[in-house]
Amino acid sequence: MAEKSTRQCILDTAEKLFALHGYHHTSLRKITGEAGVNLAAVNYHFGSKKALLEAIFEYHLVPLNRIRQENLKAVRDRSRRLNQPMEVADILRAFIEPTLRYRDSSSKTRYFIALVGQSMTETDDTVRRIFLRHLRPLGFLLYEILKEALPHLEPETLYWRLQCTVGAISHIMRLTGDMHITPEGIHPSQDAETLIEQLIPFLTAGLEAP
Amino acid sequence: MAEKSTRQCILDTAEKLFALHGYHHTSLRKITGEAGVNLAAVNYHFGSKKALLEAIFEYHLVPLNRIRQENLKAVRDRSRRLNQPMEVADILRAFIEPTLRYRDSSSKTRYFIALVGQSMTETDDTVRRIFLRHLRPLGFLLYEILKEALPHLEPETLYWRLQCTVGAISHIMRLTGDMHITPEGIHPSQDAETLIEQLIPFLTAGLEAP
DNA sequence: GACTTATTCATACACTTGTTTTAAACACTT
DNA sequence: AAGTGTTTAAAACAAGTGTATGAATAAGTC
Repeated sequence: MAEKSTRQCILDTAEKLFALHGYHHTSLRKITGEAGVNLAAVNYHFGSKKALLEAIFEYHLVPLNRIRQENLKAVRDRSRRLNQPMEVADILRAFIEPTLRYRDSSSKTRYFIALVGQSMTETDDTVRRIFLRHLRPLGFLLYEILKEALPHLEPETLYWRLQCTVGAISHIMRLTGDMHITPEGIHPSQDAETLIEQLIPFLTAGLEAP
Repeated sequence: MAEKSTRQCILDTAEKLFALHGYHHTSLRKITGEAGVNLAAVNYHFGSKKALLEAIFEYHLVPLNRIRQENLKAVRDRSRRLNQPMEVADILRAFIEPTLRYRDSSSKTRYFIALVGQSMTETDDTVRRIFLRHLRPLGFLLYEILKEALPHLEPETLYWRLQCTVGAISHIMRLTGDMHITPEGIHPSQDAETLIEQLIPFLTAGLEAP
């Protein structure tokens, strides 16, 4: 980490270690040690450990969420323009595709997406609050659009199916490369295309189930 | 916590706090404070904080896993005896039903099931290792039985669909009562019957998707 | 009763955490 | 050359952590 700025060194190392071991199990001394910078540099550049985490989320999630939101609205607008019902698979793709494509765009973003997947299920408030602040509007939009695409579903049924969907997606996002329970002889590929083509049929069928 | 033994007081309070705030964000002082026992009691009765967690898992998961395993094998045996293909919904029910029924059997078990749901996604090794030691055999059995029920699926496809299933189930198990993202006006009921009847159609359709 | 064992208690220990402070260098612009 | 923002160094801070100790008390047994 010699060429990049100190600030960027910290960001890169932090998001990697946060994703690998979680926010709370990653001390500032580990981050600054691996980044090769001084311990005080974090508080100088970011103010606090929490602010460092917020900066990481801000950096990746603002542009990514804009894309996901635009994609979702594009699906809805197109359906209204053509006066055709929305396809659940299109809605899911609008949400999932940018996420996993972004994940595959570099080794750094891969760590970040794993971090996002973890944040949803964090037991501690610090991480979850930051995460929810960024994702709540998008979650509501997804719910509204799915409600429009599946008007025959009871609100409660849609709610639980969306919860299942969120659980499945976040679980896939968490898998950074270390398979926890892999049956013998199976070495599943993890590239974005594979995951997208596996996720969407599963979730579409689940959401559209009778 | 006056009538119960000190050991049981610690167990009850610990599994509640572990489920609410996570293993690492729950200090022994918080546990013993809320349980109304002395700090040293944990190390006296269990040896260490880690051993306390192991005792909690042992206490609940050994009997619960035996039931789930018996149910799974019963579905397979019945299919072989009648020479009929297995129904995916029956397999899922054999796994999910005991879990959520156990969850609803008391306020204590509800906390424990939430704790199990968290453990799968814990960033720290301590918790995940203990969890996996108990669940790995059951996971393999579930995979083998699903492979038998869905012989036309590519092994990789089955693997990813099982991952989605695990993600969805664990996410539902994590919800103890505080809904993170609840759309306005929706107050979904969380009793075992509702959850079972919501989960199984969703997951069956996903696993059987074309 | 006395004696032994099991349990509870207050306290101290060693350690890690995030954060702050001091000082001294370095890089850069005007 | 002066000044400004950055970086490093070393040290200390208060707070919190799991664990260990030894004395005090309770429970059980002969």
